[in-house]
Amino acid sequence: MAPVAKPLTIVVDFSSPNVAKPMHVGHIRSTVIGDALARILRFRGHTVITDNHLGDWGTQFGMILWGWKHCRDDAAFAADPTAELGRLYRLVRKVADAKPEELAADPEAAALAAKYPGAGREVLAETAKLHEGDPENRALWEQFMPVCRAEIDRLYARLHVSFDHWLGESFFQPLLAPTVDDLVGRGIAKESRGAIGVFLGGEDAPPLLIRKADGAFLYATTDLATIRWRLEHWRPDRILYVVDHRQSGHFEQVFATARLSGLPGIEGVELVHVGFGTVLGEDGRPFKTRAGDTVGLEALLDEGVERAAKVVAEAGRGEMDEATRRQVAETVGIGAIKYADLSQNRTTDYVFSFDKMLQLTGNTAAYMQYAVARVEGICAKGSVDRSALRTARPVLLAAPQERALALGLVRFAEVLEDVEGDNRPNLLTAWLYDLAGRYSTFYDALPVLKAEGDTCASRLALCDLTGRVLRQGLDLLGIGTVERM
RNA sequence: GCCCCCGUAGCUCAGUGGAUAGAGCGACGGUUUCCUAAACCGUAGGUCGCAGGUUCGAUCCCUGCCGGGGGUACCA
Repeated sequence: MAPVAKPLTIVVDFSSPNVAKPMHVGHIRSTVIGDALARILRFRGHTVITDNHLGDWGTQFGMILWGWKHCRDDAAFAADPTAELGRLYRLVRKVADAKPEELAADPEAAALAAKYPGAGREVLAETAKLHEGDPENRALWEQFMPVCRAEIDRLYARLHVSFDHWLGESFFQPLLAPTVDDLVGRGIAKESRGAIGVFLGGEDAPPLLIRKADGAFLYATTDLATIRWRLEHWRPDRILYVVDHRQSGHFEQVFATARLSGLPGIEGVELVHVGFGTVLGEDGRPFKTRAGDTVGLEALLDEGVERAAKVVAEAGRGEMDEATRRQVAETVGIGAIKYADLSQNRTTDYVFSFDKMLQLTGNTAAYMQYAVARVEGICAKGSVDRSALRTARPVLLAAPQERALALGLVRFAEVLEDVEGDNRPNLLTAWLYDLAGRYSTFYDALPVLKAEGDTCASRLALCDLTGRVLRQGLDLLGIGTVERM
């Protein structure tokens, strides 16, 4: 496939979880969509730089620091540091928010809230101290970070997602004050009610705040500093932000401010908020379990693999050894979860269904993986020399099923172009499903190995090509394939 | 109040300025002496929220309305 005529340098900013908060199903969208877009853009010939803009410097650390100082459990931290930090985060968030209905449901949080009525303010103060370089908070932060990283690294490894860079919020911390000073100095930002903001829509419209009254910096400050840094160091033509669509207003303001500030190199850069819909629960509200906690990402992956393992066992592939079965279950289980998200239109919210996400029949990754395995089966059974199939020779398209398959195959490049145009991986999943369907129809209707001479060779070539295209397409979605399943 | 998104089959969702609007699940009925039935073939089921407008043609574009969701100065 020919690469794009004019390769661009494209930064893809995705996943970006807040560390120290447990990762849940809501985090999967940015991670999976961003990874797929990065793979597709790279495959098309662009220079892609992926960056995980980790939320490692925000208010959640204020909560954990406060919790550490007021209600930590040393034994629990020693046994499972991740779990203890997660517990502190969830507990202190309730204490700091002090919402009556939440406190009513959690006696421990209620007791702490009663004991420390100023907790909300103190949490912010802890965050501010961290930002100001307080040695104690800084030391604790350095102690917490490896714990947090180990947790998310494990998930990325299972998802086969990797990044070129991990420039989190903390990395940009030294650039925040200069960014604010610069904007103020050039009259773009100004003081208002003790805070500093950029008034894009006049005095009446809410400004983009870049410094709080207490001196702490905000999300917007980091984003502006990050744009400046990326322009300087990477000179990109395009930056994609794969972030929940609820932040569209924020990005509008940030992008407008970046352009207003006339950063070197900003003119030619496309800044794109690749927004995606929220994952909802059965009740149509942002996803929560009945207990009030979201489903953990790791538990979801485990369940997906377990269900795949069950299907593998039932399929009765007697000749498959145990290690292979596990490998197949992992590839199919994880693939199902990724595909469930990727096949959704990125922009719309969707109702999360455990069963739907883990489904292995119908329009799922397993359907394509199965088609690939069937191709492999034919080639193995016929001891086919696949490279010999690829030398130029006419492919005969006598039967309608052969023609339909061939017509599907030739659209690959066009589909990838469309994906880039709209940053929508679901266009690729839809085409792959259609293609695999054409192959299934072909497979059922026409013999391959038992066909005569030229017809056999021609059909083998179709099988080989379809298998390779499906495998490539799935790979561009970050989904693996197996020889047998 | 203002801004943004959504409303398509029983459910969950695709899709398009042009032909009989699609899939999965669910329902019903078929297919395995034949290369993997995680598959294939078929049936039933939709006035594409409502009303106007633009157009030769609208489910798609525009306006209004109804319904749902989100955002809206010191969270990220």
